[in-house]
Amino acid sequence: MNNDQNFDNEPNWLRGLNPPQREAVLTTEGPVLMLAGAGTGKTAALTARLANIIYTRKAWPSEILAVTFTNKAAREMRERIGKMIGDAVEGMPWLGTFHSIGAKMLRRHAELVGLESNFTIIDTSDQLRLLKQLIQAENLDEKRWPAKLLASLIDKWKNKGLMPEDINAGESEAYANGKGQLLYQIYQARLKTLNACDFGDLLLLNLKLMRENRDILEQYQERFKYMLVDEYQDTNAVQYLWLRLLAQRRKNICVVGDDDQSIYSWRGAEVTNILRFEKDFPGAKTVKLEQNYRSTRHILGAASGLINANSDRLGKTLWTEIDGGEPVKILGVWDGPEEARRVGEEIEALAHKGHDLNDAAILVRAQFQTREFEDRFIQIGLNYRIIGGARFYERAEIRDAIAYLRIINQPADDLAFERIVNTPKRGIGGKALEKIHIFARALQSPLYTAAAELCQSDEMSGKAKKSLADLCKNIARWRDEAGQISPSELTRMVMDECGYTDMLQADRSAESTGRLENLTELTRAMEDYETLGDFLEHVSLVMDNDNAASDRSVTIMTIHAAKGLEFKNLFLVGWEEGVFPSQRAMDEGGLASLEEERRLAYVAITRARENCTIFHAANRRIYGQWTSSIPSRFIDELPDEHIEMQQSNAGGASLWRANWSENEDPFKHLSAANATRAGARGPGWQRAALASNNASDNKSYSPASSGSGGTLRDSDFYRPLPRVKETGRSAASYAQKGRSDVAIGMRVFHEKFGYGEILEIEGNKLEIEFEHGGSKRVMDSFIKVG
DNA sequence: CCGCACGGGGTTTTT
DNA sequence: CCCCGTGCGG
Repeated sequence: MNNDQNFDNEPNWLRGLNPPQREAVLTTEGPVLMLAGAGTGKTAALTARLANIIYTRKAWPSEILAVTFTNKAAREMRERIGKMIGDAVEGMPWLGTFHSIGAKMLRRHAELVGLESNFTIIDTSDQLRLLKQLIQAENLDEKRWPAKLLASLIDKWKNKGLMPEDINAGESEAYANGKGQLLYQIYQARLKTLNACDFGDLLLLNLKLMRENRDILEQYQERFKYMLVDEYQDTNAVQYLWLRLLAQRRKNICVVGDDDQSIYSWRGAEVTNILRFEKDFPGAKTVKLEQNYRSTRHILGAASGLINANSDRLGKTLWTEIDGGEPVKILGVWDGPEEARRVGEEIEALAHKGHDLNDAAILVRAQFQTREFEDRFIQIGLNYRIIGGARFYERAEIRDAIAYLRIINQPADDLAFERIVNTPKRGIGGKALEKIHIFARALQSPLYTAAAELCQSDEMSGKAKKSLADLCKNIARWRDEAGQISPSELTRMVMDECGYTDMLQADRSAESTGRLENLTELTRAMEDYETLGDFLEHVSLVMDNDNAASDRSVTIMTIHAAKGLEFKNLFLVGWEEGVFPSQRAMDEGGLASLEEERRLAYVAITRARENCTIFHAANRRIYGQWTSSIPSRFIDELPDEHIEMQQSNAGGASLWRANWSENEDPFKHLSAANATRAGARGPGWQRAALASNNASDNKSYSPASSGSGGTLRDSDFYRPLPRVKETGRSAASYAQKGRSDVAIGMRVFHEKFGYGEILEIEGNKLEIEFEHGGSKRVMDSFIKVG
């Protein structure tokens, strides 16, 4: 089939696709590298490709392997294919994340890698707990050799596809004077006895399985007539090796990715996988998707100009037919709080003009930056949601409940046993647990089995003996029940009978109600699962919580979390040297890291559809320290024709620049002398740096002096300008009617600030003296009476 | 076993 | 600055 056919009579899965997309869809045979730039309709092409294969009967849905990185991506792909091929999508068992597919295969052949098929998948906190135990058992100083370090090394090794025996002396040296390999070995052995594996094992053991069992490998090579890999630039070595093994026979592998959006090298992703694809699979066809359907010319131009500064790119030229639009705005502000204030105002202005808050986002480099916005938005009553942070399944009460379910599901799960043995308190403390441990070691059995035996003996005394016996009997009984009743019923039963519900009900603290609600929510989530095993698999692997906020709200999240998303109005904040690009990244990884930071900046800008505003502050408080900052070099790298510098109320490079344009650039000679980079014009990073250095040489330069202007030469740097008052009289919150159930002197509760007393009431705004954190003005809708 | 005081450490994050 | 894990005293 050719691309220049007439489109009248074509199958519906090709409708609306441009020529390169069609090529990506129709080139079904042989290896294909699909280079899909940001917003170029990658998912559309992917789903069409699958539909094409299925409709033309090249393969059954069950003969296609389609892997993604995140559950979200997998879900989205499943949905979109479902729309094209209908119920046939139900027959796609091999569409999923690397880890879920890995787990599925591993359970089928668990015995070949020394596990039972109901093995537990432990998460990072369990992993850490386990490693700590092992480190202690080896008599190592945990201060000198933290479990975290070991965990990250083991992860790294697993990501590279290395088993303990593959660790050479040099690598091993990285932990406890060469004990790295030994501990890795012990860890793996321990996992095996726990009938458990960690995330890394889902792939590593799979690779081992395929390598050591030719017949099984061939069986899968045969089955997967077509393979599809999303976000290929994010694959790590073990994933690469696994894919290459599976693709070896049919070689119908299509990988999709964008080298410019590779932002996960720090967790083992290797861009080289995508860069060398054509070498790995000779005869591979490369298709580039370059037409962008998302952003305006200005946004695309700014992003393209920026990414051009990187080397080692496969090279794409994105273009768009979307006309018009505004340049990317650059706004310098005095400090962090002002940044939050300005963003808040901009968003309220948008809301006033009828923009949907759900279509606006603030992207930060690091999680700590979200705080400032959260504080501000609470104050002015702007709806927001923060993506990331504590996840549902990571909350203590949820983990407790799940630990009960785990020990019911899998008796060898010592980690789960340890977690629940004294939660709620039943008088089995350190001493008793110690006894159980010793007994288990002697018996060579799991803790639970040992405990069940031990409490029959006289080794244990009165109270502990009784409650341990009760617990063990209960677990056995619950295990019997698990076969009879639904997982959610079982959970309710367990939580009631073990005393957990009582414990929370007895707890009069502010959080206990929320905890009970969370448990109810957990049982609700479980209703979709038929067996306990299914549910636990879900919990371990599909732990994302898309709490779709019902209210329209602005999203605040990291750039990493925003990958793959798009927003009409986008605010990119904290574009300062040290924050973004991150100082730590550059210290650790040098130029390579700087380039990854730049790709991150590229990802950030390309999230915007229509409006993109970049903020940078002249001063920022980091870990309690005020530091003066200079604008990010990335600002400097944006092409002039696609940006617009805006005047700020106070401070920042934009102000400096505004002053120069009035007077004349005082650093013109510098930019002329240093015009080696294209970016040496514009806001002038080097010039800004100089200005800032001058400023920091002056010891009295600090935000503390911002109110008065300090002792700086105002004309050079800072001009006291009318500052927005902290009262939060923003358009959205001003002059609204207050609620009637509050009064001065009343004790109230606020989710963020805790308890406090009302000092003053002004419309719907309350001045509250909080028990911790002093007095604040908050919207009355955010407080609870009592 | 809980509560407090102290010290250390503090990118990005999915599975 | 602020959150955590640890260690000691009640």
